[in-house]
Amino acid sequence: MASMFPPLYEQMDIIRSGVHELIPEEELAKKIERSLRTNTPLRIKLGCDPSRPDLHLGHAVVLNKMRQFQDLGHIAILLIGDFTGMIGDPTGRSKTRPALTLEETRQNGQSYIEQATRVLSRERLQLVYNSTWLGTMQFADVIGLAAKYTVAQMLERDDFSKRYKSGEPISIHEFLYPLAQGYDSVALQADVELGGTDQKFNLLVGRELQRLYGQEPQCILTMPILEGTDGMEKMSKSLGNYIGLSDSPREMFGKTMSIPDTLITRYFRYAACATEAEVQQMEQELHKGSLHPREAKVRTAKAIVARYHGEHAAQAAHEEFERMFVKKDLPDDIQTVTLELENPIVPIVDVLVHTGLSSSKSEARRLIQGGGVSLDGERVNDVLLVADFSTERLVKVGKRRFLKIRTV
RNA sequence: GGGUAGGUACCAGAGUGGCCAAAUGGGGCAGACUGUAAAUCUGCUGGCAUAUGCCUUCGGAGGUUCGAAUCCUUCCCUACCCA
Repeated sequence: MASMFPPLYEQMDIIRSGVHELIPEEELAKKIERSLRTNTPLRIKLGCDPSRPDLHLGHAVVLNKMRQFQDLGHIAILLIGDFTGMIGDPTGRSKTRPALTLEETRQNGQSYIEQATRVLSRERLQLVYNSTWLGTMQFADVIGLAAKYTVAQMLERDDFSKRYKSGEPISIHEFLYPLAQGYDSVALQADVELGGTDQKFNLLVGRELQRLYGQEPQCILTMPILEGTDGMEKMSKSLGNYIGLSDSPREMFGKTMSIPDTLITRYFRYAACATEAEVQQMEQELHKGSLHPREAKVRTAKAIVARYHGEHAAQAAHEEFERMFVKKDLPDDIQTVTLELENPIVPIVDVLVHTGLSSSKSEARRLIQGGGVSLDGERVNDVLLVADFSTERLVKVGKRRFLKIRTV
């Protein structure tokens, strides 16, 4: 009987593409061989943190890899770390994250899944929650788990040793996180675990624990961490340098256009999911100078938008972008806000605050003093300006915040 | 349990009785330039107030003083060393 899976070499080629590290490759080949022989799909694990349910292109890098496994016929196991989310992980010196209730983690898990399935197929997708097994452990079990690892082993992790050396605090329970995460692999009997390169240590702990619990160790596969739109830090919502999977086409396009040149091909490869050949071609053209960086970015931005919103939306986003920023026209769908006022003649500063364009009056004044506010296309120079809003007026703050304002 | 060094705005980090809403750097915001790139330059970066004015802020609480981020008491927190 013919196998339902593609042949080994083909699978390995696909799996290897774009990965940062695959440890160990031979073991994966063996697993795949066996999977072909026994016609059994591999179990691919990916852990998610439900305390941050907003997914962005950085998460998508790993999800894309997961999707490839699905397409090869394997099972994607999306692990929602609801138990760990309940405890709250105080990484570094950041204040202990507010511990979420089980209900909240479940809710976040749901929204996580919703977004993840923009990339993942719903077929061959399995959802699991680690509270299922971690929540029922006895303290003796926890100690038993902790006994399998040493402090020295824990300090091999880069951020632990750095913090240790520089005298920053490390809570004991932070040591338990890698163990808990590793134990998830034991509970799931994972064949492969995916993660960003920053997860390498944790993934390896899983591998080691599986071995200690008498299982065949999982292979680990790490994907590069995508830099945010600032080009410096890794993409993250809290740093505000992210492109969200649920961002509108316009936002996606615009944010992509604002990335530094050095990141273009990286985004093309990992965010736009271009093929290796396409990426190389772009690199060459950029190098030769036959392709202007801006055009390369447009190509990338269109590909990204098309991936999440379709070709049509990508085209529209591009056109809109050209109109707004090249021709300096207005966007075509400016939001209108209606203020309920007895007297439509009000200080501009108040309007900025009431509409949320500014968070305080002081800030509003600063914006005006800095020349960043305009009314119906004319720069506002006077902080004390009192304007008549009895007719609809267009307020612009900075380059991209527009609002039509009228009163009742 | 003992000792030492610390806890300052988004972050790092000065300041050790009034000139401190608090140096400097980073980040952020706005402006010029541009390709919503980089680099560069300029301004701003606690809140309120139509002026030099007021209010809140330097781990928490209390106190000394005309006046405290700065001095005292006490509590909390962190690291390091010793046990």
